Amino acid sequence: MEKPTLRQRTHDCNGLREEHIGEGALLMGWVAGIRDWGGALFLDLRDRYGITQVVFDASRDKELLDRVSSLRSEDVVAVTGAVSKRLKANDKIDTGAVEVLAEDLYVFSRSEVPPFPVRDETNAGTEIRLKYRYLDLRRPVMQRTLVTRGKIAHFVRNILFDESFLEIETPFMVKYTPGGARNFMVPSRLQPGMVYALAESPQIYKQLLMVGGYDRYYQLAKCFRDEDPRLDRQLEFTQIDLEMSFADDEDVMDTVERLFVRLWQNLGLSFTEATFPRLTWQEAMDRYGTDKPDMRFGLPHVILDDFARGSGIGILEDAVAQGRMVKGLVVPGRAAEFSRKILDELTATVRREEVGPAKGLIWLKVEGSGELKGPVAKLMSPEIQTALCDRLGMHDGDLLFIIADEPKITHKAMDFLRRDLAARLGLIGAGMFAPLWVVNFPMFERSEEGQWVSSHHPFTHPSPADLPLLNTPRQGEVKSLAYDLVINGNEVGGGSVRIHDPAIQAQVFTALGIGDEEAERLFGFLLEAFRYGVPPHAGFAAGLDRLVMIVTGTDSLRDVIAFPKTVSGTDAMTGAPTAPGAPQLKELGISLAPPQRSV
RNA sequence: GGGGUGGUAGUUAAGUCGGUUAUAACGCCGGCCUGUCACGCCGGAGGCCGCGGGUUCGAGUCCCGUCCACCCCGCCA
Repeated sequence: MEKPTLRQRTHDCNGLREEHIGEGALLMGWVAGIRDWGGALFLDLRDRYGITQVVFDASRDKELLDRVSSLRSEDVVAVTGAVSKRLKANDKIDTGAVEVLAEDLYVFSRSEVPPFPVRDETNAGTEIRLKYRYLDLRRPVMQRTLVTRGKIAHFVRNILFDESFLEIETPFMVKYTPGGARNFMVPSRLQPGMVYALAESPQIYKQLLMVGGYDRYYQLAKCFRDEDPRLDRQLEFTQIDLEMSFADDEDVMDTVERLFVRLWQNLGLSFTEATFPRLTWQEAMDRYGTDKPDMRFGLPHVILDDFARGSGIGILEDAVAQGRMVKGLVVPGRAAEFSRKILDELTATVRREEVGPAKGLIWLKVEGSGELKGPVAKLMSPEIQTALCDRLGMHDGDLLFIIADEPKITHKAMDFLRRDLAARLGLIGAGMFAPLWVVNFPMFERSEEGQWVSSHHPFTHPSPADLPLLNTPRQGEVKSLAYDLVINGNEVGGGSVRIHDPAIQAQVFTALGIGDEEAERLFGFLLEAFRYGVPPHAGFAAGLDRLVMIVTGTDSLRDVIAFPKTVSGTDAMTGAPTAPGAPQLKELGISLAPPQRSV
């Protein structure tokens, strides 16, 4: 047959159904598999839409059967034939009721033997998958993920367009500013010895767009941060970035909430709550030990400092006396499922470096009406035992865990314990999406050197009620008009009201130890812009990659990005980064340290 | 920057106390087979055991170094 083109293709590989029986079809795709029976041969033809079975029959065309028997996996072919009802349907594929009785075949290209099978069930390691990424991307599960990613991007654009947002691109190559994430640098040829930074976010540009009068801006913005990659972090990632003028925190949260509810609807999903619940940062820390709690299950923490004080348990009384924090967590009704072995395992877990490390884990089982069992129970009088049960509303069969440690460690270890227990007890239902706004974040935190630094960024508006505390000894108590959106324990995005009053901005810079001169040098252009009529504004940015992870239930960020980098920042397929040659360096006016590895 | 796990056939893994020809599954190649769909059956090929050094009569195995991948802490969203 002559080389066919797309115009002649009648269906994709998921297009044929019983209604097409008797019609002719011309399909194109990859050979996903061949089952050769000698007298007959079954060929699975695959494209990104699905799989269709093509049958070659010796009794119909022996010459064609001979030709097709030379085909191998991943060859690219076109096939013509008659759509026919299968003798026995295959309900695993959408086209399983029909097959194509082949009449002719055209081979577009041949494939070498692939290094791993192009199937969902591959157990190929990360390295080989990234090296042959184009084959990995051909796997249906990867294609489904990227299709979902494409849909999300499309829906977000549609929804924001409907809400009068305008998509505007901002530069990748920007002015280098210290602080926050480490920047990638791009040497300038035209300005020898000078560098651009790759934008870690469009933050300043989107605020300048507000000054420019574009009162509702958004962008699916690529961001670059030179920090160590993780399972859920890459050097390059994409943000759904937006900013609104004349808007306060409630306006932004309303808008973002509508965006997410509509996005979920478009994806055929739904949230556990019609309106997104809110917690203050302090409530989140007290009840869950983290600023991004997973709300798909309960098991809240209870602060037990007051109980610890008179508990009769020496280690708890000492802990409180030394300013440590005592937290409890009740597992209702399922104490019997926790053997001594499991409890010992949990104790070992909270002692691990990356979990706490907590000094220990106290557990108490409730038996009967208010009687406690456990290693420290005998230290508590019956009255205190009953009081504790009453206080926590515990009954027969409940299990209580207690950790007493430095506040930071108590929070961290109890957060881990809560999530571990939820998984252990099977409390997390499939297909659940539990949203949460966390609000009222601290404005500042202490750096390692003891300096005050912004929790969010220096343009975040302090809570108006806390303004008098700026540049006072109580500065650490200042909260900000910042908000984070959390879904299933993942920080999906965050934003804040921005400062548009130069006087407040000056106070915040002072609070951060940034002098007038330094502020002028770093952000002078922004401060100048604000002198020409700046609307009050506020915004939000969501991590698109993480959003796709949550929606598709993927556990690695690499699996929602077409061409991700390895954990050491290399591209396994292209070999980037590479060492430049001397002529390139000379042109750029820079010199480099010798590479630490061969390239 | 720190800690951990791993690297053996194309892929995924096993390999005991240091000992003869390094094993399996899938894939690949050849043969048989007309209703399979992870087809089946028979046969076969395929190895710098990551790399470099060391210990030893002898190293996939023990030691040192190094590179790569992955996971975690720091950092960061």
